[in-house]
Parts: sequence; C-alpha cells; structure tokens
Amino acid sequence: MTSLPGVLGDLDPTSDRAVFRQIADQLRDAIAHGRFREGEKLPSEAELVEHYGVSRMTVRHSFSLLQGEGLVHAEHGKGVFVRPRPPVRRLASDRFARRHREQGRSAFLVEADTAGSHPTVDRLEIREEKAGQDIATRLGSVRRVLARRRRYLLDGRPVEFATSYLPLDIARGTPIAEPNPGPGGIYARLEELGHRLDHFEEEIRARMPTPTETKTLQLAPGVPVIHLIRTAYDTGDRAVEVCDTVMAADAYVLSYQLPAT
Amino acid sequence: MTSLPGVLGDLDPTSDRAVFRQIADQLRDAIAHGRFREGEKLPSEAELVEHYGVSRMTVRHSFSLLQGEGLVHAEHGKGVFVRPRPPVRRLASDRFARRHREQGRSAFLVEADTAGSHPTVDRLEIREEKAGQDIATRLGSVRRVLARRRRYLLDGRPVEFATSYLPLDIARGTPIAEPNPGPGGIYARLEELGHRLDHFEEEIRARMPTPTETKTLQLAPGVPVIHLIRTAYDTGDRAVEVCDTVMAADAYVLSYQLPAT
DNA sequence: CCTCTTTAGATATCTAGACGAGTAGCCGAG
DNA sequence: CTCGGCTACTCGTCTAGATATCTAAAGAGG
Repeated sequence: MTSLPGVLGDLDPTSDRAVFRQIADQLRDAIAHGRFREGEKLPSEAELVEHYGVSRMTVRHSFSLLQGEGLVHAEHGKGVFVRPRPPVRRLASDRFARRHREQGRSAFLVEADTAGSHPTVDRLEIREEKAGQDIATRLGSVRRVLARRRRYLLDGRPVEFATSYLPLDIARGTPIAEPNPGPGGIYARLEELGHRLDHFEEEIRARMPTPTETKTLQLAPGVPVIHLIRTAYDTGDRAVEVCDTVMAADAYVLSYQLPAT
Repeated sequence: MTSLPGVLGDLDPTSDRAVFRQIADQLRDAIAHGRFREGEKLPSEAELVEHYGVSRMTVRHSFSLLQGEGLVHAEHGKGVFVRPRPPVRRLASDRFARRHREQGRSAFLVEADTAGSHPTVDRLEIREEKAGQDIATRLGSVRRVLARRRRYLLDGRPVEFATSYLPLDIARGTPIAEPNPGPGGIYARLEELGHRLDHFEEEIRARMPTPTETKTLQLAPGVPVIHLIRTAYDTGDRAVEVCDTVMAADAYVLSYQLPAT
C-alpha cells in the first residue's frame, strides 16, 4: 500500500464542502505543487477508496471533476495520470507576411519549422458548395464558393482543422482548386490572379468542442478549442477568402502586434 | 407526464455506445435542433428515468456530460436548463487607439458603450509587489512593480479580471498609483510621463479556468477562459506595462486587423 | 391582505455493490 | 525461446437505493 498520507491529507467531516470536492481539491493541490509530476500516475481508485474511507463512485466523481478541468486523463486498465502539457505552437501576427509567401513557404510550414516540429497535412478535401449564411455575408453575399478543407498535424498529433472559402468566380479553374496550389499557398496564387492582398481580419473565440471536433482533433476531455475566422481583403477592399479554423487550445498561443496609433 | 417520445427517441440496446452517452447524444441533438430552446427546462431526472427505464445515476451522468460541454446548467431544486448564450463583447484591435485616449475614455468603457451595455469596475486593488518570473521577464528583468488589479462587470455580470504590472520606477507616486488614474486611463498617464506608446504585443491562450477563476468570474461549468497577456512598449522599445487578463470565453470575441505586408 | 408553514418535486451527495473490459506480468506448454 | 492463457489490477458502466437541500406553490393563521 502506498503511503498516501504523506501526499494527501484527511477529509474534514465538519466542512460543508462536498467530499468529492475535498478530494479533488487535495489532488489538484498536490498536482499544482508538483507532488505529482506530469505524466505521473495518480493513486488508483481503490487506493483512494481505502485512504479516504469513501465509496468508489465518490472517488470517481472527484476524478471526473479534474478531468473536466483538463488536469488529468484516465487510461482504461492503466490508471489516472497527470496530463502533460503539450508543446505549444506560437502563431505570430506576421505569419502571413508577403516575404514568407515570396519564399514559397506556406504559413503553417513556416510556423512549424520555427517550433522545430514535424508538420503534416491530412484529410485534404476540395469542393464547390453553397456557402452558409455567415460565410456568404463575410464574402460580400457570395453564395457559390470553393471550399478547401484540411487537417494539420504536428508530430502526428492533430492540432488544427481548417476550411478556406473562396468565391467561385475567383478560384474556379485556377491552381487554388488543385490539391497542391503551389509554392506560397493560395495567398500567393490570389496575388498572381490580380488580387493583391491588403489586410486580414481575424475573429477569435474560445469554447468547448463539439463531439465532432473532439473526434477530429482527438481532444482530451477538458480541452477547449480556439475558433479563428480570418477574412482576407484585397486592395480593392473585396473579401477574397474566409478561413474558418478550429484549433486545439492546448497546442496554441496566438500572438499579435497592435500599433498604438 | 410529458410526452417525451415526441422529442426523445429510444435507446439502442444493441449499440456498444454507453447508455449515458446515447442519452446525452439525444439531448444534445434535441438542443441543437431547437426542440429545446435557450433557457428552457429539460425533462427532470425522474422523467428521464421513467422514459428510458434506466437508473437515476445514469441520467445524471448524461447531464454531467452536457454540463461539461457547457450546453446545459443545473439549478438546485428547479431543474436542468439549456444554457443561454450571453451577449458577447467584441474587442476590436483599435481599442487602444490614441484617439480614444485623447477623448478621455478608457478602453473598457469605449467597448462597453458600443455594445450598449452597462459597465462596472470592481475589486480595485493597487499594491507594490515583487513580480513573478514571467512578468519580470516581460518587463525587462524588473522585479519591483506596481500591480493594479480590477474586475470588470457588464450589466452586473463579471466578465473579466485583469492585473496591470508597471515598473515601480515609472509608476510610483504618479496618478497611476491612484485608484482613479484620471481621464484616458493609465496609458494616457504613461504618455504624459514621457513614455509615448509605440505598440502593444498580445498573447492569447484558451484553457479551462482554475477554481479561483471560476469563483471570481462566476463561470458556469464548461465555460473556458481566454487568457490574454498584453505588453505595452514605448517608442524607446521599453516594456512599460504588462497586463494579464482572464476573460470569460463565452462573453468575448476578439478581433484583430493584420497588415498583409 | 400578508406572513409563515407545509409539502411536493427537483437536484446534490453518497453508498455498496455488480459486471464489463483493457493492461501487464507471470508462467507453463510447446 | 515463443506463444498462449491465467490472474491481478485497473478504469468503465450501471443499478437501487438513502439522505440532504433547495424551490415554488399551496395552505393555515394572523
């Protein structure tokens, strides 16, 4: 039997705090103070049942709290572990700078290299479709669009799922409609087609994932997603692309530079 | 008895999907399709127990799943309700523009007015303290700082908790150390003190809240937070302020403009 | 008419089990 | 030495209750 008392305290029966919360508090505290390290196995349910003298369901309730907070994850047949924080990818606000396109590098690859990771693209799908209300509005009431879907992985782990929408009258029959749009990505092609890019607008939300997103991004419980919607405008102030991106929040830090003017 | 069969289907005993997941799926689907509207009460635990012929713990397990996704919230003694989406505050990237400061308005008030809401500031606390590792690094190895903490509320609901850190040698004895720093906020004061602002850098993360944050922001279960760290640089490229902000993710949309150059 | 009490119905917490299923190590049969 | 099976330990799912607490509405008493 593990000497749990050295790591975990006792329950306070006089407290009005629910038992399963007290247990969660102690575990959370122990993790925060490094008494359990990243990837380390927590005491098993049976051990905690014995240590605290409670029912197994109560211990499981505590675990499910911590799981909801993204602090731990359970592995069937093995145990409950402190969830390691994955390396984060930093997205700088200059990631679409023209100099990167002119070097023939796509934004994702540029970023991945600076992080020293191995990037992959996956589930590429290109279709012509009717845009939804929101996308159509952003594109200036354009309904017929080309949609480019793809999933990005870093060292084999899916981190991002993105869909680019482009007006059909711009993209149809161009390299943009091809699986590999060529060096510099679709933004480079747009400029070659005469749509010199002027600026981007990005909208950022954070929320819990839908079940579909959980599956696509293989998200652990308690990991939110960052939902980013980028609109690209050309120098004629026309919206030439809308990119809808869902990112695993534990894998990203976004970084922006704002002028003070 | 409510005619649940009209809204919810039956279980599939042959499916290998766990019963509590099947129930959650059906409820999630019903909510997504508007068969239960925002704020509407879901069937009670007892009704679902009867409808599906399962134990109460199983129904509760389903509810706790949906709660973790932020889809529903339970009110003790009343029922389980579809969580209404609160109105979101849109933070534009020009919110620190000098023209706003020159009009004597703080960034928070400017934003709140455009949203037509009633803003409040709360729990103002100003202290001199020793900066943590991270803050010190961002401020250029400055350890002694003035910390300005405050909570922001919108129509009475807490939405944001922020701490500004400023080097003591800049802020001590100035209006910045006062509860009300005067028109235009601390950025206006910094410029008066000779630190003309050049640009800001913002770092954005999303994660689940700590228990402290849950309490401070009165967050419902299943609502992530947006963690924003802004560093302000003056024209001498010195970091003159670091602002650490935790926002209720369901109350915000961040918006940025990026140049394409 | 107002206030306090009662009561029914709702969720919150907890127990003590049962069975299922994945993991890992041991150990014997081939 | 390898493969298979046994077994102990793990988490996953589900049951059938018990007790507590909260809410809202109905009822009793002033």
